[in-house]
Amino acid sequence: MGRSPAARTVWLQALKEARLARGLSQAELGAMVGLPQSHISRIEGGAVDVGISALLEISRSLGLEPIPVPAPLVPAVRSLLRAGAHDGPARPAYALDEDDG
Amino acid sequence: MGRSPAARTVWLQALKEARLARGLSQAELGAMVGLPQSHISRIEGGAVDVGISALLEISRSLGLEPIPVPAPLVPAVRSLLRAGAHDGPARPAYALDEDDG
DNA sequence: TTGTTCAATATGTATATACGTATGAATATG
DNA sequence: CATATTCATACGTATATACATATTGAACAA
Repeated sequence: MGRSPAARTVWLQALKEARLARGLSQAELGAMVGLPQSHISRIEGGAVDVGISALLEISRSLGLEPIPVPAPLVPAVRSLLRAGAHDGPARPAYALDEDDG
Repeated sequence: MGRSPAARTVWLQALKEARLARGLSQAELGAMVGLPQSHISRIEGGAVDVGISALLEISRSLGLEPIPVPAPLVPAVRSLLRAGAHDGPARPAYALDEDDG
């Protein structure tokens, strides 16, 4: 398989949570991106080292854009994400100054 | 091969630029992440649909952490990156854009 | 120019594995 | 019981990856 299973676990978990948050089944998500349900299952289960193209399509279908962040800026980006991390549908980006509970 | 070559082209190009910006050869980068130079070559050339684990290791070795960003927060993250991109390479790599047409 | 050497990148080929198809297990509902 | 829904797994095939070799390009000499 791949090289470092643990390294991608976080990412895969994020995808699974995003899918569930949208109330999608593996089959529905698969249909959206043109992948069989079985493959979604293996990807989420960490059973395969998924290719970047499938990963990008799945991520974007779930409203998650993978962005390469320079290491020194990672903490800043993470706190920005935490501040805007509400799992409702489409929180506008310009409402960032609002405080969350 | 994979599904949408153009969709990942931007990302691969970002990695290549990051590598060159650090003055690394394909062989040196390969040694850092435990991949043969030949594979780095095919990855950068878009000849293969690279697996997420290799992609993560390469990205991180180059000081780039791929983070899944919710779509509504993408503009905010991008501007944050732009603002903090003073010590990085001249033309920064984080210009992931749209899919192939 | 032609030839040589070195460094970086590309390519041929064999093998491990990701991916597609079909199926199975588990759960729910009538 | 049957049928539907959701997720997991076995098997065959396509391909990502590893190893070895070839090609490219720059620099230098005759």
